[in-house]
Formats: sequence, C-alpha cells, structure tokens
Amino acid sequence: MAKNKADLLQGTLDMLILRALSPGELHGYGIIQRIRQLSDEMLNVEQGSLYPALYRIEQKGWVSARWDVHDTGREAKFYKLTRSGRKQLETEEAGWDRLVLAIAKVRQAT
Amino acid sequence: MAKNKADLLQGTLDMLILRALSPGELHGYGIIQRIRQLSDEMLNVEQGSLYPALYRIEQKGWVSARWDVHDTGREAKFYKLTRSGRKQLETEEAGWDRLVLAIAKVRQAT
DNA sequence: TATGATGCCTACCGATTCTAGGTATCGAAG
DNA sequence: CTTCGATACCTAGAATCGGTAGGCATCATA
Repeated sequence: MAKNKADLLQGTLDMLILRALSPGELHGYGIIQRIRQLSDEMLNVEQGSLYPALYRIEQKGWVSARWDVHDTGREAKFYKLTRSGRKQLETEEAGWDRLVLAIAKVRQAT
Repeated sequence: MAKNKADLLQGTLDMLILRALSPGELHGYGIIQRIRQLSDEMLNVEQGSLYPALYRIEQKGWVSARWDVHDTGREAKFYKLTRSGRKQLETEEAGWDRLVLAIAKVRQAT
C-alpha cells in the first residue's frame, strides 16, 4: 500500500484542489498536472478521484465552472475559486496545520 | 465538520496507536488517554474507532495482546508493539512525513 | 494509421472512522 | 444507598472518500 507515489489521505484532496485553484482558474486535467508538478511528482491525483471531487466541491459552492476553449483550441471545463471556496481553503489548511502539529507533538513526546 | 477537536484523517489512526505504544505497553482505554494528553487535547480518538482498529492491527501482527490486572485492580487488555509493528510504525511515519512535505510544497508554490 | 497525451465522465469497490448503542466495574457525591 | 461519571471492553451500521477500471472524444506525432 505504501508506494513511491503516496496515496492521498482521505480529506486532503479537497484542500489540494482548492489550493491548486488559488492562483487562478484551471481545468480539471490541469489541476492534476499542477498538483503533480508542484509536489515534485509526489502527489498523483487520479482522474477517478478528481472529477467526482470537483463535482462535490462545485455543489458546495466552493468553485464555479464554465466551459471554454483554451490556447490549444481545445474545449475544457474551467474551475474558479469562489469567495466561499477561498474561505474553505483557509479553514481546511488551518485544520491540516493543527493535525500536523498535534501528530508532531505525539511523536516528539514519546 | 471542522470542530475544535479535529477529526482524524483516515490513515492516521494506526500510526497514532502504534506510536502511543512505542514507549511500552498500554491497554485500549489508556491509548485513547495518552493520545489525547500528548496532543494537548487536540486529538480525540473515539472508542468506536479504537477497538476495531486494535483488532485490525493485531490481525496484522503489529501488536500482541494479553489480559492483565493493573495497579487499580481492574482487568484490562494490554497491547504491545511487536517487532513488525515497530517497523510498520517507521513506514507509516515516513509516509506521513512525505505527505506533509509534498503538501507543503504545493502550498508554498502557489 | 496507430498510439499516446489530453480531456471529460461514471460505476463500483475497499478501507476506515464515527455515531450510537450495549455491558460491567468502581469510586465519589448526594 | 443510590446515582452518576469515569474506566474498560465491545459491536453494528452509516457515511465518507479515494482508487480501480472502464468508456468516450480529440489532437499531434510517429
């Protein structure tokens, strides 16, 4: 189960997607590429994880989507952070930081 | 979903249990207390999460269990890390560190 | 023309944590 | 002495979520 490319822990995907969208809009496939690239190939989000997650996230109002044609002339669905999505990102990252800290405490204490 | 006492992310519980047992044996209820205490009350493992997890972990050979009476005169089931459990702990913590690093990279890059 | 990369999607599976219950013992407070 | 909270164990079922494995279409390139 522990491969080179680590499986994500459940609960981190939304945060990563929102973070990937934080500098500007991107289409689905591009989100995968950006996360992989920024993490030095350590994080690999599967398409089968991404698209359902994007759907969930859109339902919650954290991103808005629109179809558009990009540079290459191909159609793609572009996602953009909403205001509430930006807030959600903050919340999730704060929670992540708390968890990382808490686990560090447990480790250093023992 | 994001409360004060953070819900654990899936995949972290085994690691925490193994870590809690790393200094020496403990019974189930004590594991919960130790994790809560060492994390400054940030991590609260539910009984309904712990006991099934302990069962799984024992099946995998990472801990061994025995019933015993402790100081207070009460019976309890004491768990101890096995050699393979200690190795598993290392593996899981290494994976955790990789994930934390990877997510940090994504965050700092954007 | 065939193949791989890009781009979207869905159905189902597996793993794991939580909620919500149940049982029993013990000490302390009323 | 009774009640209540803490200690101590357990299970069943719900819910969540990421992955696997498939499908489809387009485009550039070999």
